[in-house]
Amino acid sequence: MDVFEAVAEPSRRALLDELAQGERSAGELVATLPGLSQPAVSRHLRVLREAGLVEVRPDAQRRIYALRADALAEIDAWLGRYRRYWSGHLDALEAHLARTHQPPRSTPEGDS
Amino acid sequence: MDVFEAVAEPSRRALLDELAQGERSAGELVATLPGLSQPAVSRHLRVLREAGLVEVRPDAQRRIYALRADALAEIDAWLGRYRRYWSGHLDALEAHLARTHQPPRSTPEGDS
DNA sequence: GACGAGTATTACCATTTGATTATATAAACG
DNA sequence: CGTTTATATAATCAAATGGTAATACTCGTC
Repeated sequence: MDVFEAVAEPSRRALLDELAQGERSAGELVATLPGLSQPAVSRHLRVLREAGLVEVRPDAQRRIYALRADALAEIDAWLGRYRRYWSGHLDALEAHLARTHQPPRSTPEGDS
Repeated sequence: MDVFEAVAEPSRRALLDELAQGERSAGELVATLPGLSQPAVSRHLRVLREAGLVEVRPDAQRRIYALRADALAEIDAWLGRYRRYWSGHLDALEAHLARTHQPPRSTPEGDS
């Protein structure tokens, strides 16, 4: 499952949000997700792991999970292509780069 | 369907990528998605519409679709909480935007 | 080595998703 | 009007997803 799909799930975003505050054991993460069973959290963690969004470190029987936020850079990079459309406060540099990357288009309608 | 799920689908991202280059009629969008039938594209467009990511304008029998990238700001806002973890290797524009949207390390707490 | 704590995996089920074919709707055009 | 063009919707289906309960695995402790 790719990073986009991994992050699309609200419970998984909640897990990432928790891990953004620091490392957590699997059990602690279960405690922070009310209404989700331990196996459910374990499966979500597996998805996040396979997407490269978290990494695990064993600590006796515990599994300590840590965020690997750089995997989110893929989403950020994709978003970057759209960012100029909504950041109203474009300064000169941004506007220049935006124009450089994407010259205005004249939309040739009427074919076919 | 929320914006995260809407964007999680590769075909829908392809549609947005196409619309980022300018307005397109539904038929033109079908042509850019090889291997996807017209109804399939129409349904994806509906999802994008309901997520607020595109808007439609009628032109005779045609439906002209346009990007509404500001709906992506929700994803950007969420990403912002993580951006400080990898912002070391951003290029100039991205780094600038990251700083503009989210001053690193000095954010007043208050996230949900 | 048996036991308990902590976590992952399996088996299974309900729901959702994405695709397809066929059909409906709507507008231009003869 | 009837037809063609352009797009949306309905009906249906296979596959994927997310959840639970039960079970297996792993490690420290006794």
